[in-house]
Amino acid sequence: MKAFDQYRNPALAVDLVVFGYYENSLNVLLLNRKEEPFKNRWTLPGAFLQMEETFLDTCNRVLNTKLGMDNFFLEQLYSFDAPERDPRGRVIAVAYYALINPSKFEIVAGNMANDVQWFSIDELPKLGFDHKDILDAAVKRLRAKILYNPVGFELLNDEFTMPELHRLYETILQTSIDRRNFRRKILDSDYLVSSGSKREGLQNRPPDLYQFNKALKPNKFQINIDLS
Amino acid sequence: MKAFDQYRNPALAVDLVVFGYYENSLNVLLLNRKEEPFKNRWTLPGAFLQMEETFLDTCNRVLNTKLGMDNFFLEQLYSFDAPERDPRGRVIAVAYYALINPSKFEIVAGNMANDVQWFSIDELPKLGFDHKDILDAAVKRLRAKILYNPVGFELLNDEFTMPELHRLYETILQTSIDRRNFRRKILDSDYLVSSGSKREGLQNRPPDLYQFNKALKPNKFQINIDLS
DNA sequence: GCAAAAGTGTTTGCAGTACACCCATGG
DNA sequence: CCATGGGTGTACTGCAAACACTTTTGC
Repeated sequence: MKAFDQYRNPALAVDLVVFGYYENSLNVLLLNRKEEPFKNRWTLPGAFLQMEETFLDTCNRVLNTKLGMDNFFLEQLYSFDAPERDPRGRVIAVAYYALINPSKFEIVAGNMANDVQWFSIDELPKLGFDHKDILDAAVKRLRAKILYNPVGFELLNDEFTMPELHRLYETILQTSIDRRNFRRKILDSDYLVSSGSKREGLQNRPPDLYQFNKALKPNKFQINIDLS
Repeated sequence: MKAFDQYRNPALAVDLVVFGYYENSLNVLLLNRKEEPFKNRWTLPGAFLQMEETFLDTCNRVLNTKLGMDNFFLEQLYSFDAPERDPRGRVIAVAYYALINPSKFEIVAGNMANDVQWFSIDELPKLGFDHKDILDAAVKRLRAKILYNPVGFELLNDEFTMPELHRLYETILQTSIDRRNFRRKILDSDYLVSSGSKREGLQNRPPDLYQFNKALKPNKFQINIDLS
Protein backbone atom coordinates (compact mmCIF):
# COMPACT_ATOMS: atom_id res chain seq x y z
CA MET A 1 0.00 0.00 0.00
CA LYS A 2 1.28 3.38 -0.90
CA ALA A 3 1.82 5.74 1.99
CA PHE A 4 -0.90 8.37 2.07
CA ASP A 5 1.35 11.29 2.50
CA GLN A 6 2.88 10.63 -0.89
CA TYR A 7 -0.35 11.50 -2.62
CA ARG A 8 -0.93 15.07 -3.59
CA ASN A 9 -2.66 16.74 -0.67
CA PRO A 10 -3.61 20.31 0.07
CA ALA A 11 -1.40 22.11 2.52
CA LEU A 12 -2.88 22.51 5.98
CA ALA A 13 -2.45 25.72 7.89
CA VAL A 14 -3.52 26.52 11.43
CA ASP A 15 -4.57 30.14 11.79
CA LEU A 16 -5.10 31.85 15.10
CA VAL A 17 -7.44 34.57 16.25
CA VAL A 18 -5.89 35.80 19.48
CA PHE A 19 -8.24 38.03 21.45
CA GLY A 20 -6.98 40.35 24.13
CA TYR A 21 -8.94 42.86 26.15
CA TYR A 22 -7.66 46.10 27.57
CA GLU A 23 -8.70 49.72 27.89
CA ASN A 24 -12.33 48.83 27.26
CA SER A 25 -11.60 47.43 23.85
CA LEU A 26 -11.60 43.95 22.39
CA ASN A 27 -8.43 43.53 20.41
CA VAL A 28 -6.99 40.98 18.09
CA LEU A 29 -3.34 40.18 17.44
CA LEU A 30 -2.22 40.74 13.87
CA LEU A 31 1.03 40.09 12.13
CA ASN A 32 2.55 42.21 9.42
CA ARG A 33 3.72 39.95 6.61
CA LYS A 34 7.18 40.55 5.32
CA GLU A 35 6.84 38.25 2.33
CA GLU A 36 4.63 37.79 -0.65
CA PRO A 37 1.79 37.18 -0.99
CA PHE A 38 0.15 40.02 0.91
CA LYS A 39 3.49 41.58 1.73
CA ASN A 40 3.10 44.44 4.23
CA ARG A 41 -0.51 43.46 4.87
CA TRP A 42 -1.81 42.50 8.28
CA THR A 43 -2.80 38.88 8.75
CA LEU A 44 -3.67 36.44 11.49
CA PRO A 45 -0.73 34.55 12.94
CA GLY A 46 -0.52 30.97 11.77
CA ALA A 47 1.70 28.16 10.59
CA PHE A 48 1.60 25.08 8.48
CA LEU A 49 0.82 21.89 10.29
CA GLN A 50 3.85 19.66 10.59
CA MET A 51 3.38 15.97 9.98
CA GLU A 52 3.73 14.95 13.60
CA GLU A 53 1.86 17.88 15.11
CA THR A 54 -1.66 18.10 16.43
CA PHE A 55 -3.59 21.30 15.86
CA LEU A 56 -2.87 22.36 19.41
CA ASP A 57 0.82 21.68 18.92
CA THR A 58 0.84 24.06 16.00
CA CYS A 59 -1.10 26.67 17.95
CA ASN A 60 1.35 26.49 20.80
CA ARG A 61 4.32 26.65 18.46
CA VAL A 62 2.98 29.86 16.95
CA LEU A 63 2.04 31.43 20.23
CA ASN A 64 5.17 30.44 22.09
CA THR A 65 7.69 31.53 19.52
CA LYS A 66 6.01 34.67 18.29
CA LEU A 67 4.33 35.76 21.46
CA GLY A 68 5.95 33.99 24.37
CA MET A 69 2.55 32.84 25.51
CA ASP A 70 1.27 29.69 27.01
CA ASN A 71 -1.52 28.50 29.23
CA PHE A 72 -4.59 30.16 27.79
CA PHE A 73 -8.02 29.39 26.54
CA LEU A 74 -7.89 27.84 23.09
CA GLU A 75 -10.74 26.43 21.06
CA GLN A 76 -11.21 25.22 17.53
CA LEU A 77 -13.33 27.59 15.50
CA TYR A 78 -13.92 26.34 11.98
CA SER A 79 -12.08 25.06 8.93
CA PHE A 80 -11.84 27.18 5.81
CA ASP A 81 -11.60 25.68 2.36
CA ALA A 82 -12.11 28.36 -0.28
CA PRO A 83 -9.98 27.18 -3.21
CA GLU A 84 -8.49 30.60 -3.89
CA ARG A 85 -7.95 31.62 -0.30
CA ASP A 86 -4.18 31.39 -0.76
CA PRO A 87 -2.77 32.52 -4.11
CA ARG A 88 0.19 30.18 -3.74
CA GLY A 89 -1.93 27.07 -4.04
CA ARG A 90 -4.47 25.00 -2.25
CA VAL A 91 -4.30 25.63 1.48
CA ILE A 92 -6.91 24.50 3.96
CA ALA A 93 -7.00 26.52 7.15
CA VAL A 94 -8.08 25.19 10.50
CA ALA A 95 -8.85 28.22 12.62
CA TYR A 96 -8.54 28.39 16.39
CA TYR A 97 -9.25 31.29 18.66
CA ALA A 98 -7.49 32.13 21.90
CA LEU A 99 -8.42 34.36 24.81
CA ILE A 100 -5.52 35.92 26.65
CA ASN A 101 -4.80 38.66 29.09
CA PRO A 102 -2.38 41.00 27.33
CA SER A 103 -0.88 42.23 30.56
CA LYS A 104 0.39 38.72 31.28
CA PHE A 105 2.46 38.42 28.15
CA GLU A 106 5.15 40.32 26.37
CA ILE A 107 4.75 40.24 22.66
CA VAL A 108 7.95 38.83 21.26
CA ALA A 109 8.64 40.45 17.93
CA GLY A 110 9.57 38.04 15.21
CA ASN A 111 12.46 39.00 12.98
CA MET A 112 11.68 42.63 13.28
CA ALA A 113 9.98 44.94 15.73
CA ASN A 114 6.49 46.22 15.05
CA ASP A 115 5.47 43.22 13.05
CA VAL A 116 3.08 41.99 15.74
CA GLN A 117 0.45 44.37 17.03
CA TRP A 118 -2.88 44.58 18.77
CA PHE A 119 -5.79 46.05 16.83
CA SER A 120 -9.18 46.94 18.16
CA ILE A 121 -11.78 44.92 16.32
CA ASP A 122 -13.53 48.22 15.64
CA GLU A 123 -10.52 49.66 13.83
CA LEU A 124 -9.15 46.89 11.70
CA PRO A 125 -6.82 47.31 8.77
CA LYS A 126 -7.48 45.44 5.55
CA LEU A 127 -6.48 41.84 6.10
CA GLY A 128 -4.73 39.43 3.75
CA PHE A 129 -6.01 36.05 2.60
CA ASP A 130 -9.54 35.33 3.84
CA HIS A 131 -8.58 36.34 7.34
CA LYS A 132 -11.39 38.82 7.66
CA ASP A 133 -13.84 35.95 7.25
CA ILE A 134 -12.03 33.96 9.92
CA LEU A 135 -11.96 36.91 12.27
CA ASP A 136 -15.65 37.60 11.75
CA ALA A 137 -16.46 34.00 12.56
CA ALA A 138 -14.35 34.20 15.70
CA VAL A 139 -16.05 37.35 16.94
CA LYS A 140 -19.42 35.79 16.32
CA ARG A 141 -18.42 32.67 18.22
CA LEU A 142 -17.02 34.65 21.13
CA ARG A 143 -20.18 36.73 21.40
CA ALA A 144 -22.36 33.64 21.43
CA LYS A 145 -20.13 31.78 23.85
CA ILE A 146 -19.77 34.49 26.44
CA LEU A 147 -23.53 34.51 26.97
CA TYR A 148 -23.55 31.16 28.71
CA ASN A 149 -19.94 30.23 29.40
CA PRO A 150 -17.50 31.84 31.82
CA VAL A 151 -14.91 32.67 29.19
CA GLY A 152 -14.81 36.34 30.07
CA PHE A 153 -12.51 35.63 32.97
CA GLU A 154 -9.80 34.46 30.57
CA LEU A 155 -9.47 38.02 29.34
CA LEU A 156 -9.13 39.66 32.76
CA ASN A 157 -6.61 39.59 35.58
CA ASP A 158 -6.80 36.86 38.20
CA GLU A 159 -8.50 39.38 40.42
CA PHE A 160 -11.09 41.62 38.89
CA THR A 161 -14.06 43.70 39.92
CA MET A 162 -17.69 43.35 38.97
CA PRO A 163 -17.71 46.65 37.06
CA GLU A 164 -14.70 45.44 35.08
CA LEU A 165 -16.45 42.23 34.14
CA HIS A 166 -19.56 44.20 33.33
CA ARG A 167 -17.69 46.55 31.02
CA LEU A 168 -16.05 43.56 29.35
CA TYR A 169 -19.46 42.11 28.52
CA GLU A 170 -20.80 45.41 27.28
CA THR A 171 -17.75 45.90 25.09
CA ILE A 172 -17.78 42.45 23.55
CA LEU A 173 -21.52 42.35 23.04
CA GLN A 174 -21.71 45.99 21.97
CA THR A 175 -24.75 46.65 24.05
CA SER A 176 -25.68 47.95 27.46
CA ILE A 177 -26.60 45.57 30.23
CA ASP A 178 -28.21 46.64 33.48
CA ARG A 179 -25.35 46.41 35.97
CA ARG A 180 -27.55 45.28 38.86
CA ASN A 181 -29.20 42.47 36.97
CA PHE A 182 -25.85 41.48 35.51
CA ARG A 183 -24.28 41.29 38.95
CA ARG A 184 -27.06 39.12 40.25
CA LYS A 185 -26.87 36.68 37.36
CA ILE A 186 -23.14 36.27 37.58
CA LEU A 187 -23.12 35.87 41.35
CA ASP A 188 -26.02 33.42 41.29
CA SER A 189 -24.05 31.20 38.94
CA ASP A 190 -21.38 30.66 41.61
CA TYR A 191 -18.61 31.20 39.11
CA LEU A 192 -17.07 33.91 41.25
CA VAL A 193 -15.41 33.88 44.64
CA SER A 194 -14.99 37.07 46.57
CA SER A 195 -11.34 37.61 47.36
CA GLY A 196 -12.23 39.72 50.39
CA SER A 197 -10.27 42.79 49.40
CA LYS A 198 -11.14 45.78 47.29
CA ARG A 199 -9.50 47.54 44.38
CA GLU A 200 -7.84 50.67 45.76
CA GLY A 201 -6.64 53.77 44.01
CA LEU A 202 -9.70 54.56 41.99
CA GLN A 203 -11.57 57.80 42.25
CA ASN A 204 -14.78 56.63 43.84
CA ARG A 205 -16.00 53.87 46.08
CA PRO A 206 -13.55 50.94 45.87
CA PRO A 207 -15.17 47.94 44.17
CA ASP A 208 -14.93 44.41 45.56
CA LEU A 209 -12.40 42.04 44.04
CA TYR A 210 -13.38 38.61 42.80
CA GLN A 211 -11.63 35.56 41.46
CA PHE A 212 -12.84 32.91 39.10
CA ASN A 213 -14.06 29.87 41.00
CA LYS A 214 -11.74 27.08 39.94
CA ALA A 215 -13.71 24.45 41.80
CA LEU A 216 -16.64 25.36 39.63
CA LYS A 217 -19.79 23.41 39.64
CA PRO A 218 -21.08 23.78 36.09
CA ASN A 219 -23.79 26.12 37.18
CA LYS A 220 -24.82 27.68 33.93
CA PHE A 221 -25.81 31.26 33.64
CA GLN A 222 -27.49 32.88 30.68
CA ILE A 223 -27.18 36.48 29.61
CA ASN A 224 -30.16 37.22 27.42
CA ILE A 225 -29.02 39.26 24.48
CA ASP A 226 -30.41 38.77 21.00
CA LEU A 227 -27.36 38.55 18.77
CA SER A 228 -29.17 38.43 15.44
CA MET B 1 8.81 29.55 -5.05
CA LYS B 2 8.07 25.91 -4.65
CA ALA B 3 4.46 24.89 -5.05
CA PHE B 4 2.93 24.10 -1.71
CA ASP B 5 1.39 20.85 -2.70
CA GLN B 6 4.83 19.43 -3.26
CA TYR B 7 5.61 19.60 0.41
CA ARG B 8 4.71 16.67 2.56
CA ASN B 9 1.21 17.26 3.88
CA PRO B 10 -1.19 15.16 5.85
CA ALA B 11 -4.01 13.63 3.88
CA LEU B 12 -7.35 15.34 4.30
CA ALA B 13 -10.51 13.32 4.57
CA VAL B 14 -14.09 14.55 4.77
CA ASP B 15 -16.22 12.31 6.96
CA LEU B 16 -19.98 12.50 7.09
CA VAL B 17 -22.49 11.89 9.81
CA VAL B 18 -25.76 11.42 7.96
CA PHE B 19 -28.75 11.53 10.26
CA GLY B 20 -32.08 10.14 9.22
CA TYR B 21 -35.23 9.88 11.29
CA TYR B 22 -37.90 7.25 10.93
CA GLU B 23 -40.01 5.00 13.11
CA ASN B 24 -39.37 7.17 16.15
CA SER B 25 -35.67 6.60 15.99
CA LEU B 26 -32.71 8.79 15.15
CA ASN B 27 -30.50 6.85 12.81
CA VAL B 28 -27.11 7.29 11.28
CA LEU B 29 -25.84 5.97 8.00
CA LEU B 30 -22.88 3.61 8.27
CA LEU B 31 -20.74 1.92 5.70
CA ASN B 32 -19.24 -1.51 5.96
CA ARG B 33 -15.62 -1.34 4.94
CA LYS B 34 -14.46 -3.94 2.51
CA GLU B 35 -10.76 -3.12 2.82
CA GLU B 36 -8.16 -2.85 5.49
CA PRO B 37 -7.83 -1.16 7.84
CA PHE B 38 -11.00 -1.91 9.78
CA LYS B 39 -12.16 -4.39 7.18
CA ASN B 40 -15.74 -5.51 7.86
CA ARG B 41 -16.16 -2.80 10.46
CA TRP B 42 -18.81 -0.12 10.23
CA THR B 43 -17.57 3.40 9.62
CA LEU B 44 -18.87 6.79 8.63
CA PRO B 45 -18.97 7.44 4.90
CA GLY B 46 -16.23 9.73 3.70
CA ALA B 47 -13.67 10.46 1.05
CA PHE B 48 -10.35 12.13 0.60
CA LEU B 49 -10.50 15.73 -0.46
CA GLN B 50 -9.41 16.17 -4.05
CA MET B 51 -7.16 19.08 -4.86
CA GLU B 52 -9.81 21.09 -6.63
CA GLU B 53 -12.70 20.25 -4.32
CA THR B 54 -14.27 22.26 -1.58
CA PHE B 55 -15.48 20.42 1.52
CA LEU B 56 -19.02 20.61 0.23
CA ASP B 57 -17.95 19.19 -3.11
CA THR B 58 -16.52 16.19 -1.35
CA CYS B 59 -19.64 15.81 0.76
CA ASN B 60 -21.83 15.87 -2.31
CA ARG B 61 -19.60 13.44 -4.14
CA VAL B 62 -19.93 10.96 -1.30
CA LEU B 63 -23.62 11.44 -0.86
CA ASN B 64 -24.50 11.45 -4.53
CA THR B 65 -22.57 8.39 -5.56
CA LYS B 66 -23.16 6.23 -2.54
CA LEU B 67 -26.59 7.41 -1.58
CA GLY B 68 -28.12 9.17 -4.54
CA MET B 69 -28.87 12.13 -2.35
CA ASP B 70 -28.77 15.82 -2.85
CA ASN B 71 -30.39 18.93 -1.51
CA PHE B 72 -30.21 18.47 2.22
CA PHE B 73 -29.05 20.26 5.31
CA LEU B 74 -25.28 20.06 5.63
CA GLU B 75 -23.10 21.75 8.21
CA GLN B 76 -19.48 21.57 9.21
CA LEU B 77 -19.02 19.92 12.56
CA TYR B 78 -15.41 19.85 13.65
CA SER B 79 -11.97 18.82 12.45
CA PHE B 80 -10.23 15.84 13.99
CA ASP B 81 -6.49 15.59 14.22
CA ALA B 82 -5.49 12.71 16.50
CA PRO B 83 -2.18 11.52 15.04
CA GLU B 84 -3.08 7.85 15.24
CA ARG B 85 -6.65 8.13 14.07
CA ASP B 86 -5.79 6.36 10.82
CA PRO B 87 -3.28 3.51 11.00
CA ARG B 88 -2.22 4.10 7.40
CA GLY B 89 -0.67 7.45 8.18
CA ARG B 90 -1.48 10.99 9.08
CA VAL B 91 -5.02 11.83 8.06
CA ILE B 92 -6.90 14.91 9.18
CA ALA B 93 -10.65 14.56 9.08
CA VAL B 94 -13.05 17.42 8.54
CA ALA B 95 -16.42 16.18 9.74
CA TYR B 96 -19.76 17.35 8.41
CA TYR B 97 -23.20 16.26 9.44
CA ALA B 98 -26.26 16.01 7.26
CA LEU B 99 -29.95 15.82 8.05
CA ILE B 100 -32.02 13.94 5.55
CA ASN B 101 -35.41 12.38 5.21
CA PRO B 102 -34.77 8.70 4.48
CA SER B 103 -38.06 8.29 2.66
CA LYS B 104 -36.89 10.74 0.02
CA PHE B 105 -33.82 8.78 -0.97
CA GLU B 106 -32.92 5.34 -2.10
CA ILE B 107 -29.69 4.16 -0.64
CA VAL B 108 -27.51 3.21 -3.57
CA ALA B 109 -25.34 0.31 -2.57
CA GLY B 110 -21.71 0.78 -3.45
CA ASN B 111 -19.94 -2.19 -4.98
CA MET B 112 -22.01 -4.62 -3.03
CA ALA B 113 -25.39 -4.73 -1.41
CA ASN B 114 -25.74 -4.37 2.33
CA ASP B 115 -22.64 -2.29 2.68
CA VAL B 116 -24.64 0.84 3.53
CA GLN B 117 -27.12 0.69 6.34
CA TRP B 118 -29.06 2.77 8.84
CA PHE B 119 -28.33 2.23 12.51
CA SER B 120 -30.23 3.64 15.42
CA ILE B 121 -27.90 5.76 17.48
CA ASP B 122 -29.04 3.71 20.45
CA GLU B 123 -27.88 0.45 18.90
CA LEU B 124 -24.57 1.18 17.31
CA PRO B 125 -21.99 -1.38 16.29
CA LYS B 126 -18.35 -0.84 17.13
CA LEU B 127 -17.00 1.76 14.74
CA GLY B 128 -13.65 1.95 13.01
CA PHE B 129 -11.14 4.80 13.20
CA ASP B 130 -12.21 7.51 15.64
CA HIS B 131 -15.65 7.61 14.13
CA LYS B 132 -17.38 7.08 17.43
CA ASP B 133 -15.87 10.36 18.62
CA ILE B 134 -17.09 12.10 15.49
CA LEU B 135 -20.55 10.64 15.84
CA ASP B 136 -20.76 11.62 19.49
CA ALA B 137 -19.82 15.18 18.61
CA ALA B 138 -22.47 15.23 15.89
CA VAL B 139 -25.20 14.01 18.21
CA LYS B 140 -24.21 16.58 20.77
CA ARG B 141 -24.30 19.33 18.15
CA LEU B 142 -27.66 18.23 16.80
CA ARG B 143 -29.17 18.17 20.28
CA ALA B 144 -27.92 21.64 21.01
CA LYS B 145 -28.92 23.02 17.65
CA ILE B 146 -32.46 21.70 17.58
CA LEU B 147 -33.26 23.66 20.73
CA TYR B 148 -33.19 27.00 18.98
CA ASN B 149 -33.01 26.32 15.25
CA PRO B 150 -35.66 24.84 12.99
CA VAL B 151 -33.52 21.94 11.82
CA GLY B 152 -36.05 19.32 12.84
CA PHE B 153 -38.02 19.93 9.68
CA GLU B 154 -35.14 18.65 7.60
CA LEU B 155 -35.74 15.19 8.97
CA LEU B 156 -39.46 15.06 8.27
CA ASN B 157 -41.65 15.05 5.20
CA ASP B 158 -42.61 18.32 3.56
CA GLU B 159 -45.91 18.01 5.31
CA PHE B 160 -45.90 16.83 8.88
CA THR B 161 -48.08 16.99 11.94
CA MET B 162 -47.42 18.58 15.29
CA PRO B 163 -47.35 15.22 17.10
CA GLU B 164 -44.76 14.02 14.59
CA LEU B 165 -42.55 17.01 15.25
CA HIS B 166 -43.10 16.59 18.94
CA ARG B 167 -42.05 12.95 18.87
CA LEU B 168 -38.99 13.90 16.82
CA TYR B 169 -37.91 16.32 19.52
CA GLU B 170 -38.53 13.85 22.30
CA THR B 171 -36.58 11.19 20.45
CA ILE B 172 -33.58 13.34 19.66
CA LEU B 173 -33.44 14.97 23.06
CA GLN B 174 -34.27 11.76 24.91
CA THR B 175 -36.68 13.48 27.21
CA SER B 176 -40.36 14.21 27.48
CA ILE B 177 -41.73 17.60 26.57
CA ASP B 178 -45.23 18.75 27.39
CA ARG B 179 -47.01 18.55 24.06
CA ARG B 180 -49.21 21.59 24.67
CA ASN B 181 -46.36 23.88 25.65
CA PHE B 182 -44.28 22.53 22.79
CA ARG B 183 -47.02 23.30 20.31
CA ARG B 184 -47.38 26.83 21.56
CA LYS B 185 -43.66 27.57 21.37
CA ILE B 186 -43.29 26.23 17.88
CA LEU B 187 -46.37 28.01 16.59
CA ASP B 188 -45.42 31.28 18.25
CA SER B 189 -42.13 31.21 16.40
CA ASP B 190 -43.95 31.43 13.05
CA TYR B 191 -41.76 28.74 11.57
CA LEU B 192 -44.79 26.69 10.59
CA VAL B 193 -47.57 27.26 8.09
CA SER B 194 -50.74 25.30 8.34
CA SER B 195 -51.35 23.46 5.10
CA GLY B 196 -55.07 23.39 5.73
CA SER B 197 -55.50 19.66 5.43
CA LYS B 198 -55.20 16.86 7.95
CA ARG B 199 -53.33 13.59 8.01
CA GLU B 200 -55.90 10.86 7.28
CA GLY B 201 -55.76 7.15 7.87
CA LEU B 202 -54.68 7.15 11.48
CA GLN B 203 -56.66 5.56 14.21
CA ASN B 204 -57.80 8.59 16.11
CA ARG B 205 -58.53 12.22 15.50
CA PRO B 206 -56.69 13.35 12.35
CA PRO B 207 -53.94 15.81 13.21
CA ASP B 208 -53.39 19.04 11.27
CA LEU B 209 -50.70 19.14 8.64
CA TYR B 210 -48.04 21.85 8.61
CA GLN B 211 -45.24 22.92 6.35
CA PHE B 212 -42.04 24.70 7.12
CA ASN B 213 -42.34 28.41 6.51
CA LYS B 214 -39.88 29.13 3.74
CA ALA B 215 -40.44 32.86 3.93
CA LEU B 216 -39.29 32.69 7.50
CA LYS B 217 -38.64 35.73 9.55
CA PRO B 218 -35.86 34.63 11.86
CA ASN B 219 -38.16 34.48 14.80
CA LYS B 220 -36.17 32.43 17.26
CA PHE B 221 -37.71 29.91 19.54
CA GLN B 222 -36.07 28.27 22.51
CA ILE B 223 -36.82 24.86 23.88
CA ASN B 224 -35.54 24.79 27.43
CA ILE B 225 -33.86 21.50 28.07
CA ASP B 226 -30.72 21.20 30.15
CA LEU B 227 -28.38 19.10 28.05
CA SER B 228 -25.58 18.78 30.58
C1' DG C 1 -20.80 68.91 50.81
C1' DC C 2 -20.87 67.31 46.19
C1' DA C 3 -20.04 64.28 42.27
C1' DA C 4 -19.27 59.80 40.68
C1' DA C 5 -19.36 55.17 40.86
C1' DA C 6 -20.22 50.83 43.64
C1' DG C 7 -23.21 47.92 46.45
C1' DT C 8 -28.07 46.33 47.73
C1' DG C 9 -33.10 45.80 47.43
C1' DT C 10 -37.96 45.96 45.44
C1' DT C 11 -41.67 45.94 42.17
C1' DT C 12 -43.73 44.37 38.08
C1' DG C 13 -44.71 41.83 34.17
C1' DC C 14 -44.14 38.18 31.16
C1' DA C 15 -42.85 33.70 29.82
C1' DG C 16 -42.54 28.99 30.98
C1' DT C 17 -44.68 25.27 33.48
C1' DA C 18 -48.28 22.51 34.90
C1' DC C 19 -52.42 21.46 34.37
C1' DA C 20 -57.88 20.20 32.53
C1' DC C 21 -61.09 20.02 29.20
C1' DC C 22 -63.11 19.22 24.75
C1' DC C 23 -62.96 17.09 19.98
C1' DA C 24 -62.62 13.63 16.28
C1' DT C 25 -61.83 9.26 14.83
C1' DG C 26 -62.00 3.74 14.79
C1' DG C 27 -63.89 -0.13 16.48
C1' DC D 1 -70.13 4.51 23.54
C1' DC D 2 -65.60 3.79 24.73
C1' DA D 3 -60.64 4.21 24.06
C1' DT D 4 -57.11 6.88 22.13
C1' DG D 5 -54.77 10.48 20.69
C1' DG D 6 -55.19 15.52 18.94
C1' DG D 7 -56.57 20.40 19.64
C1' DT D 8 -57.40 24.46 22.83
C1' DG D 9 -57.43 27.14 27.05
C1' DT D 10 -56.03 28.72 31.76
C1' DA D 11 -54.05 29.42 36.31
C1' DC D 12 -49.81 29.70 38.66
C1' DT D 13 -45.15 30.76 39.50
C1' DG D 14 -40.61 31.96 39.15
C1' DC D 15 -37.34 34.60 36.89
C1' DA D 16 -35.79 38.60 34.66
C1' DA D 17 -36.29 43.38 33.42
C1' DA D 18 -36.94 47.93 35.19
C1' DC D 19 -36.02 50.85 38.63
C1' DA D 20 -34.60 53.53 43.57
C1' DC D 21 -31.98 53.99 47.33
C1' DT D 22 -27.83 53.77 50.15
C1' DT D 23 -22.67 53.62 50.63
C1' DT D 24 -17.94 54.95 49.92
C1' DT D 25 -14.41 57.30 48.02
C1' DG D 26 -11.82 62.00 46.01
C1' DC D 27 -11.79 66.71 45.83
